[in-house]
Amino acid sequence: MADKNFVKEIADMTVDFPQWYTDVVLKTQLVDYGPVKGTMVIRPYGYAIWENIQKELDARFKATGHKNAYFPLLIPESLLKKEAEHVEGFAPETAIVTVGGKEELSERLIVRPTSETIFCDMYSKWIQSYRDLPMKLNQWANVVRWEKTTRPFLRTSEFLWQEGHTVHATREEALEETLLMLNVYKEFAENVLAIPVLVGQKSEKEKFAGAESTFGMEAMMKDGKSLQAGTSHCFGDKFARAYDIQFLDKDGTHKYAWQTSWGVSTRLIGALIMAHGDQRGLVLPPKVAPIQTIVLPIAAHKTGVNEKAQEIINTLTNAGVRCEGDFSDQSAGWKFNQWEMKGVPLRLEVGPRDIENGVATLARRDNFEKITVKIADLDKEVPKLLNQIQNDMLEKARVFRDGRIKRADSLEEMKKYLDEGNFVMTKWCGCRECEDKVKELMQASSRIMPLAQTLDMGICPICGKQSGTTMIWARAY
RNA sequence: CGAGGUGUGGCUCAGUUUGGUAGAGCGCUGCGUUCGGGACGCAGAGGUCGCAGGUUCGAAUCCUGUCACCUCGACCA
Repeated sequence: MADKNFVKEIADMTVDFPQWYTDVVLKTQLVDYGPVKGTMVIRPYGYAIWENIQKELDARFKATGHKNAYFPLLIPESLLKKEAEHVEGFAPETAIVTVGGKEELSERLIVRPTSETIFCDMYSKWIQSYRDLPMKLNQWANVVRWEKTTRPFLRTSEFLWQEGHTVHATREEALEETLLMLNVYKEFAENVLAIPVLVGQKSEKEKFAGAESTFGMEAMMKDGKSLQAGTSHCFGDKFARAYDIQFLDKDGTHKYAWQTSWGVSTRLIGALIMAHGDQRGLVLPPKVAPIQTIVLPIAAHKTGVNEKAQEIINTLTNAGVRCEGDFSDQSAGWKFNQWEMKGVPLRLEVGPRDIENGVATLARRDNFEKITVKIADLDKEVPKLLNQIQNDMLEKARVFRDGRIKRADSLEEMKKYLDEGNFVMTKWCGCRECEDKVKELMQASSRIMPLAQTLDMGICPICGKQSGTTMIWARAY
């Protein structure tokens, strides 16, 4: 249960933001720590958010021609080792099964850190002809990565995600798919999560192990740090060559296939919390909020109050609103704070005074505005308000973010802006040494090269070389 | 893996310097009064003080070891 000390503890969120974050995920009962270090138990309230995310994403995947499938949890070690860069990238963080049924296994089994290898293994069997292409599959699954340090949702040893794996006949088609899914993610992040994102290509240093190119979306958190919220990779034909995925093309020759993969994880819930949360706790956008409207009877002991509250709940439920009532015997003030902490977008109060006037009082979580609405109009007004909140939250986040993207032309400027909690945009020469230098000098990393590049030339503030490439830098989670 | 820190009731912590029968607030249970921004009264339940050794007449407190967790780095969705 929440306790009233919580609000005081996070009074200054610029200072205690990471602490505020861990407090809020635990105290709002999104998650609890699991018995194995670095794992989390996702509680019903947290899981309901994930279910809403799944529903929205799945609809978008289907609309772009993808189908869901499920592949095994365990991967033979030999299979993982076929693509050299891939195994090198993931080997340090794999969990390995060595015993089954009390017998030492002849081959060790990797608990999947990602499923490229096992998808590729099957694709090499399934794909014979150009008529089999494109093959566009997605799976919802858990994966395990033995991370050194963990934080609920943002980095856990085990996490839930979706991973799409597609196979195409040409490089162009694969690249097109990579960018299509990047844009699906962007649209989803903005319209469903109300989080504006920057999309673009990752540097060589930051790209996925085994990919030809990696694209990502970056979201700004309330402390000005960046969170990689999703990635989309183009593999070229690298995995096809490693796993022998060939098809007989129209011209009668065997060709290697071209592949992509893309994924987002339960980290998105962390993004929601850190992008929208405030001193009172969570602020959830209506489209993913498990409860969109919480109905609170005021002075519930008076006759007719509970009945009216229940009547309103039924009305709203029929109007398609995810709606619940809190009929517990806590005081009204306690409930206000409790449900605000849990991030419910809209609170509906109904008390004797309201009933007398035929109205209900609504309070918005995002801006604390109070609105009086006729009970007869609730079925129309509440959905309209939820929609308004959704839009306002995106706009608010966008204004916040846009105000914190700074153009820098020198190392001093870069450091200054990063220290102040900004994203920094610079020209960048493209070399690894400059990235390493930024990391060393200001603990920041290259995030993405925006898709929409301005064509003007400028100097890389790190090494002074002329360049036309724009890079976004930030401190990152 | 490096540097710090913390382990005492469900939660947040005090008590450890100076050893002497286990404390507070919140939460929880019951009854009553309350109820439009974290209500109040009365009565209760709940802890072998992370674990294992050691010192001592006596250890939450001192010593040794060990485990777990947190924060910050390095590494990563």
